[in-house]
Amino acid sequence: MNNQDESHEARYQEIERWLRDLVLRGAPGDALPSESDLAQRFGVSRMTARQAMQNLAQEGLISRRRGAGSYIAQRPLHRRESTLMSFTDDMRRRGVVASSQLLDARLRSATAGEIEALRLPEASRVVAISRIRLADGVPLAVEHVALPAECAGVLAEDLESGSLHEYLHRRGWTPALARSWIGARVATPAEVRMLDMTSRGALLVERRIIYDQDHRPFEHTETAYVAERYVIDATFAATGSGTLTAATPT
Amino acid sequence: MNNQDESHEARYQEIERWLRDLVLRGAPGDALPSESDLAQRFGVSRMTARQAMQNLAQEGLISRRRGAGSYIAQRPLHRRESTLMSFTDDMRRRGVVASSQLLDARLRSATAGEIEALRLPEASRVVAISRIRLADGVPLAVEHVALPAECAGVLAEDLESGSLHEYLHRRGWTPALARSWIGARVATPAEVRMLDMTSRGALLVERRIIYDQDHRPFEHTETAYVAERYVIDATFAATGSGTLTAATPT
DNA sequence: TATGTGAAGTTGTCTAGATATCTAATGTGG
DNA sequence: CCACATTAGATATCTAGACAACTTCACATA
Repeated sequence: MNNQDESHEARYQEIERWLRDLVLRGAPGDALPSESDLAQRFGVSRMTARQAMQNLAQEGLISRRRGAGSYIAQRPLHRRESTLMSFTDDMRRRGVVASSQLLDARLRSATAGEIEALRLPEASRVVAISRIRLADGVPLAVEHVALPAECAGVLAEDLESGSLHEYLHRRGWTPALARSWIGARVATPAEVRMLDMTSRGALLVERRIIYDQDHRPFEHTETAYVAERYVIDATFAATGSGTLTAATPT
Repeated sequence: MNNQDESHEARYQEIERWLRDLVLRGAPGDALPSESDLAQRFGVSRMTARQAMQNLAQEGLISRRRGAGSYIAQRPLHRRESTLMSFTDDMRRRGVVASSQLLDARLRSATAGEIEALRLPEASRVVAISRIRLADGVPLAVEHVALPAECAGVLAEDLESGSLHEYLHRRGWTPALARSWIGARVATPAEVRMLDMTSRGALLVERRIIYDQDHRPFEHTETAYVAERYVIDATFAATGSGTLTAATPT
């Protein structure tokens, strides 16, 4: 009836923590207690124990098979590390020195796409920054960033060697979520020249919108990577729910 | 959870479908029925209605705020993030009909890349399948699949309209994890012809290795999408819901 | 030996409630 | 007009069950 102790933590969260520890200590494939087991052990109803397990399955930490039981996932995914990375962080992580070559940085009218992406009023102005991105001195991509006009202060910053995201973070804009679209196109002659390409090769284009904690967009970026010099690496769990029996008819 | 058994759909799935339609027709920010509303409307208990909403919230389609209600998400997100999806599922989610045109299907010697990807002994043979993938009848991509020779039985299957993954699942190969590399290149003249392109445009190339529960690779696929007709969506939480990193080819 | 049957155990789905906690809107007093 | 208390309504958590669907394994049978 009561049960909402002085403790601020929900019962299922307590069970979750307990299971996390079990996963950490155990080996992939090890069997976990059943829902009924957990319910009895913690003195809760099965539905409560179930919620704990489902949350972990959601995270990919455990795998559940109807009729068979719940097991430690083969490759427990630890979702702590941020996957949203700035170019500078990206390069640093790979042991490459990132630098930039500023092409343009000014306040200008927003394009229709930027207005929609950043949810700005009609005919707004944005801070537009265009840079060539280099890795160990080799041109890797051309990047076009658009920020709300409030960020105009960034124009006074060093955009060739400094990190744009570090400045934004200092100003209170912290990335919480990003949406990306990844596509490709053939380089224009101007891009071939800027990026030191040998011919009109392919560009890997990433269009990205970054949101803050309140789900407000504050950065729109289009980065066109030289495909021969850059590959995106992605690892996907089979199912978001962690249930390995999910249907994948092809 | 997701069984192909269309005869019996769970109640919460029915509610989910109904809500999906609502989201599709409504505008971002629009309020959705409350859990109690739904429960009454569909004649189910509140917990069942709740499950439907939670699933959609998980997908990022709706946003729920305790005390306030549930709303259509600002940007209904399409779930490609951190989810391994078959071509057919992918297309269905995008609302188009998927089909295939078989180019080749036979047993042949594995390439060096396939031997490494599938961890095969030297000079192994693989089942190689090449198909044109169509969306609503329009060529979208050319796909080259390589499977271990044990899967030779798949050659007897209907690869134009049948389900490769369904067959593999029956044979005990269930996808648990996938690694992808996403790059780009310019189409060859042969590809321009096969894919009904107007010129030598860009292709978005995804190379993918699928692993089973025991982390053994069992499928190597290279899919080259016509960039003008296909874009990859990705959403990343800063808390980390999927891993997407980039690498420069050496 | 091979096969099939059945029981036990597990997760999936669902019920019909309950209390707790939070949000947003309303109303009231200064 | 503003600040604060109230309140209706929403989600969050939880209960104590139920039956269905599925997996596994022991056991009996051909």
